Amino acid sequence: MGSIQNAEVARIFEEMAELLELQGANAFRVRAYRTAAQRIGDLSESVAQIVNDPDRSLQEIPGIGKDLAEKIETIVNTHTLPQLEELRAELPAGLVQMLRIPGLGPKKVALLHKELKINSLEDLKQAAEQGQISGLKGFGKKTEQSILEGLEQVESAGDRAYLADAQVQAEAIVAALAAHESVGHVTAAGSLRRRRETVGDLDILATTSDPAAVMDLLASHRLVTRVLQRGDTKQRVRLDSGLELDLRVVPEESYGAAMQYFTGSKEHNIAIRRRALERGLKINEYGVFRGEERIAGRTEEEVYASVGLPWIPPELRENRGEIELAEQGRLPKLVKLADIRGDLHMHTTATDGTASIREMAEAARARGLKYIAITDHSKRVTMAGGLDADALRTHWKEIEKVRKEVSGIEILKGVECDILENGEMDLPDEVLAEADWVIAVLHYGLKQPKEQIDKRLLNAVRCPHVDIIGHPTARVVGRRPPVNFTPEQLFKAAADHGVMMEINADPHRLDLDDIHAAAAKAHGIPIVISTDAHSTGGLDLMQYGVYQARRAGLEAKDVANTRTLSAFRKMLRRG
DNA sequence: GCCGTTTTCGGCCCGACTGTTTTCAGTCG
Repeated sequence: MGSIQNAEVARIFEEMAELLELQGANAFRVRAYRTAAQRIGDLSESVAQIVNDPDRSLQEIPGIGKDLAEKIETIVNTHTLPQLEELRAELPAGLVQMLRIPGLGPKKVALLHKELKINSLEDLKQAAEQGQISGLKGFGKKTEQSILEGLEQVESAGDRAYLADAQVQAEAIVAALAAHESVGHVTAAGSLRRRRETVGDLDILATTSDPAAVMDLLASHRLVTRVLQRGDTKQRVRLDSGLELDLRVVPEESYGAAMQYFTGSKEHNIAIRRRALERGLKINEYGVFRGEERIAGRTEEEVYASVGLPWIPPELRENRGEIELAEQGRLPKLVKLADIRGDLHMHTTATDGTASIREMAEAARARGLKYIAITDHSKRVTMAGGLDADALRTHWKEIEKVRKEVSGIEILKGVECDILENGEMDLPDEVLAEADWVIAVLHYGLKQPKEQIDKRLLNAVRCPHVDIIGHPTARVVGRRPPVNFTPEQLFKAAADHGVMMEINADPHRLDLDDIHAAAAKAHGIPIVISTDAHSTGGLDLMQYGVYQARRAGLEAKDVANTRTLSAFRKMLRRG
């Protein structure tokens, strides 16, 4: 039996929270499970490892007390939790699905279950169509109608959007609202501002002397298909992409407090408000108050200062220790896009790219880069026309030719070499030895058991010609889970052998993720942020990799491709 | 269920909007 992943423990606790909530359990008890699920999900170290270490205690983790520590041990040892099994036996799985319908929370779902014996989305649909629901206490015709609409919505499930897609839509709407004469500030807040890899909905904040006019403007925007709610200060709309957007209107003097509030995360805000309470203050979206008196709120800096903290970058606001760092004056000086000097992962027409070596080099130079590596696929990737030893050597000769023709940018001869299913590299050592830069990657056999994945990654790290592991977990955001591997083992070996780790900037990959990248940094491993561009336009994805690095708390010094080429070369194991 | 230089008991972030209500509960973020 393999050791259990933190994500699985987190999922069990999250389900416990949902089921307890449906059962009408104490809300703070429910919150305790949610908090624990979040903390465990955020942990870079595996809980299984802590359980197995006699010198460690799970209760070191904030939000884990005696009871939850015992439950985690049970989960680690048996891969299940008796209390969860009991709850599942009492509450049909369909009830949890019903919670996804907007407007239905645990109380209403529990009532539907109790009064109408509704156990599934199908039951719910039938009951709503037959008009049984509007007869219930607390339910009316409108609720019944919105349930029917919600059912359709859930069926055509609009998942969370990729950050890059959400950002395009947010920018279009922000620009449209900013053009209104009454508008002072307008900004996107929420998970978009925190640069999470996916975004559930958009939060836009505006100051204006004429809220009604701005809401009218939003309602008429080409991307908006429907107004879902509208009050004096808040409007919720649905976009044609399926994303929903909240517009909040606040007075100018509350702008900073509102930005802080609506940027979140929820967990970060709860911690900040708790600090405020300790100081006899109250923080809400309108400002910081001592009794009736507003003492701050125009800027975010004021809000943080009121609780004795410096301004905290949005990417760090997840209550993962950033408040403690801020308190100690140890917040990282996060890496910026402008710090990036080189891009070390890209493809050309030699394999599955759409541009030539020369076009990629010139496009990179136009973006201010000083060096790039051309890293086409190795032969295992037949679909992309991967290169064998001969083809690769020919390709490298071509790179040498372009080097002489294009000035102002250095071009490294690289390769993205597959780590085969059996753990061998896809190209012979003597070929890899001729490269300037070798990225080793997993593309196939991603469902292999943990032991085999670990073996493949370790073999690659031990191969003397490998410089970096590319998109190390091979996950695709929201589509394909990460490979089952042992992060501590990989990072320790990489640190020992001088192998770097990639943050792949493709918005669908963003791999390493923030948690793993922070763990790699803790091992002292240099991180390289690369676009994996397959076209000249693909070079613009660098921003998303930088966002992910910032969420991991990385500074420019932690990111190897912020160095000059000569300084970067000195960091390579090949010297 | 967690947590604690005021506490081991009694707190736990806070407000807007909707629908169904005559003053509020539930949901959401």
